[in-house]
Amino acid sequence: MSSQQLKEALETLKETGVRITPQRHAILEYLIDSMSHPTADEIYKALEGKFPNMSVATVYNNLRVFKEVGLVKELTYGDASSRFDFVTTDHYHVICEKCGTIVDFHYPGLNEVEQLASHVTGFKVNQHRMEVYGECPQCAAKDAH
Amino acid sequence: MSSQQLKEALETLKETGVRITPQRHAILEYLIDSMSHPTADEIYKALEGKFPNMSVATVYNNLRVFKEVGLVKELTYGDASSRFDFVTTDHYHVICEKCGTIVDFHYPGLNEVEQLASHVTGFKVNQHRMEVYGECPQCAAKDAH
DNA sequence: TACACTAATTATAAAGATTATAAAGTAATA
DNA sequence: TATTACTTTATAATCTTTATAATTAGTGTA
Repeated sequence: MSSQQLKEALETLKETGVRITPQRHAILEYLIDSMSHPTADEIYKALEGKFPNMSVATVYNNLRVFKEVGLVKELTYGDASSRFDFVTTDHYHVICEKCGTIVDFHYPGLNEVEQLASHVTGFKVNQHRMEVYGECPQCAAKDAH
Repeated sequence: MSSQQLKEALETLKETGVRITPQRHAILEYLIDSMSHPTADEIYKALEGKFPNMSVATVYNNLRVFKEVGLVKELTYGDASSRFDFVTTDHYHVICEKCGTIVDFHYPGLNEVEQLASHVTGFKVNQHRMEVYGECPQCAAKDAH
């Protein structure tokens, strides 16, 4: 099933006229298979074995390309590096403020909010971002000691 | 009315045991009066006249303190600097993907989503973040040429 | 399959934002 | 007013991300 996602992603690249290089293939594959939300540097390190000469710039460049094509979303927080998420179905993230763990959860999509925002501000709305913050069960357990 | 907000903010600091220094006073005042979403550097530059010796670190330190106390929210994007928003009533932001303009809009608050997230993931939920992205009327007009 | 064209990668440096550190200063409290 | 702990300042360091130029490699076409 993840190979199916990869296939579709590569198809998207072809359709958009974006060249498929081994590096791009590997980055996409890693994003899909890892099932996590890695930073650019984590991706870089994970692929060092396969591509000993790959540059960090390549990772950043390609993540930007993937973002432009809509295959990937960037999750930004204040302090640390951005994290990157392969776009599948509509889902949102809960983030632990203590340890940084990110967990996915599904929700119908907030079209209402987009519509209201558009109506009130006159913006042509494209997308939205929504995240929930709190404390994960593990950290909560630790706190209770 | 903004002086009322300032008064309450200072009260919050007192209650939390956070010292009220002239720099903190000025940063809060600027955040409230400017009615915008300034970066740390913008705040720093805006207060240069009043505090010629103030360090950028002071601005960052205090914004962190204000965040911890809940007076301020940090808005982060991938590339550029974070922006800081004085917390008032529940409102959200629409952000222009072309020029970066940020416009506020009000919406009831997404408690449902928080509850669902908490229920599904077992997290103890504290807050959420939600932003809408699109194109502002000005940029849309330019595009139409 | 080989060629040509264009885009992508690499290596490196640079920029920019944020944090760490240590010394000096200052608010709060008794 | 003296003390103590917290803040500020000044500076340097760190870390993430982007820019640049030269080299390399995809992709479509003959």
